Amino acid sequence: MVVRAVRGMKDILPDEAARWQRLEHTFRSIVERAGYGEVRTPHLESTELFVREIGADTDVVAKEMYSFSRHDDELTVRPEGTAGAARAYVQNNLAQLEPVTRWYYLGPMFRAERPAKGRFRQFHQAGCEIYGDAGPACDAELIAMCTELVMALGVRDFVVHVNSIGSAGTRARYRDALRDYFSPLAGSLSDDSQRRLVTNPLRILDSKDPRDQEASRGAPSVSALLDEDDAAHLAKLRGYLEDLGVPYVFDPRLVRGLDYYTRTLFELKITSGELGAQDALLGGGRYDEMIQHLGNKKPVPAIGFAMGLERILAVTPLGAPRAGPDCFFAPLVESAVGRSLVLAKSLREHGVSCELDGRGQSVKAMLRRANAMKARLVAIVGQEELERGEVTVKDLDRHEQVRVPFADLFDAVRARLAVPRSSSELSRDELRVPASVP
RNA sequence: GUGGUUGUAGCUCAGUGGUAGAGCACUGGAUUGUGGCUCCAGUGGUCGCGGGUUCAAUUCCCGUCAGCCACCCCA
Repeated sequence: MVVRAVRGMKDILPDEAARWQRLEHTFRSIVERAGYGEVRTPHLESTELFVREIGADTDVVAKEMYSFSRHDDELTVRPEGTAGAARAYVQNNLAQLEPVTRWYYLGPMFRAERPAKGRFRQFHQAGCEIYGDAGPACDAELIAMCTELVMALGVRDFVVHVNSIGSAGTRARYRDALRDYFSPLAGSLSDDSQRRLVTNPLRILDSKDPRDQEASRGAPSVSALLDEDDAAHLAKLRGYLEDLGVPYVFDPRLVRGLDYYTRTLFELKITSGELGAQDALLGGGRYDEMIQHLGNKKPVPAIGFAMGLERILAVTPLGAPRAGPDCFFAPLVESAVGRSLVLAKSLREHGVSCELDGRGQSVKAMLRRANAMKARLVAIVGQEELERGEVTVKDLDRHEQVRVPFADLFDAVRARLAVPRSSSELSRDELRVPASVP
């Protein structure tokens, strides 16, 4: 093997792609039902977009972006979806067209991190954004929809963490407060956190190092520093979540790695341990200042989330390998191949999925293959059938076969397909898919 | 980026300083045109790659690449 896929990126073969399709279909149907329309933005953006909106000091921008120069352009393959969608919102003047915009997106993202369990260099996110509604009702609605999504995908062991980080002013005050609190304790912090004390003291709260956790015990809570409006927003959000019956924990230590967040932050974490250290299935928050920061004439509040599809697929029972064809054509002699091609084409035009093996194998080999690919029926055309203008239709589930004239093939196939498979033929995976999955 | 760990058949893995094996999968046969079970046989490997030690390296040593895991951070 001379050329391999690059590190941290992988091929998704058809059986696995079938699981992706089900996941994507479930996601689309749930978010479209809630009023979101799909937006497709370029995978390549100006490097400046991410540097300005995500923040030059964040890990994502400082060390994880795939960036390059092309002539006079500085370009970056998108590491996340929110910045590009917001850029598209501003560039296309959406604020002038409608008061509230609900978008969703789905696709690959790229970060040059060291791969680990649940972490890849090309990974996929599906996310939603709401522009133009500053109220806590849409925060609650969005969070509720996130739980609905993962429930529909069969995930049960999760907990929703919610926090508020306040507006930009609050965050600055909180940062100072944390510096004041941790500075005298600096000697007992981990090396990483001593560095964080300078760069981003909020992150110390989130550290897994026991020394940092011990030191964080008495740290000031952001709640005390929230201004009146921030606090009211949070209180209303919590009230709505209770009205909706969405279980969540208020987690004042929840911090997210992107600079653009304001007020509401949330994260949905898996609790089963299946994802190792990468327990965040989905994360999001409000970013009320980004749209104006991008140059929009007027400020537009916004909120959104992104879900990691690889991580969902790692914990969802969504099994369902690719279905086999309705009818497998087995021409037994070369002179029957042409006729089989014509019959198969005709069945397909009537909506019957067909596969044809023209390699000239033995009947046994063809039946074995039809069985292995879980075909329901086999249409056999051998010398005898050809001479009489007939085709043998064998039902692999019921061990029965009939011989019919060419012209009657569709009726015979339709009649057979109308009879359900015997229940023992249903795969366990299909039975495990939750009822809410389409 | 740091640390740990593993690379032998398509997959899961044995194994030995004297150039390799099992199970599953695949192909064929037992059944002159009938699958799933069973039995038999066969195809398939530069033992990740490069260098070193040695009469001889898949085995020992070094490097490198890749996978996995943890840290940092995140989906």
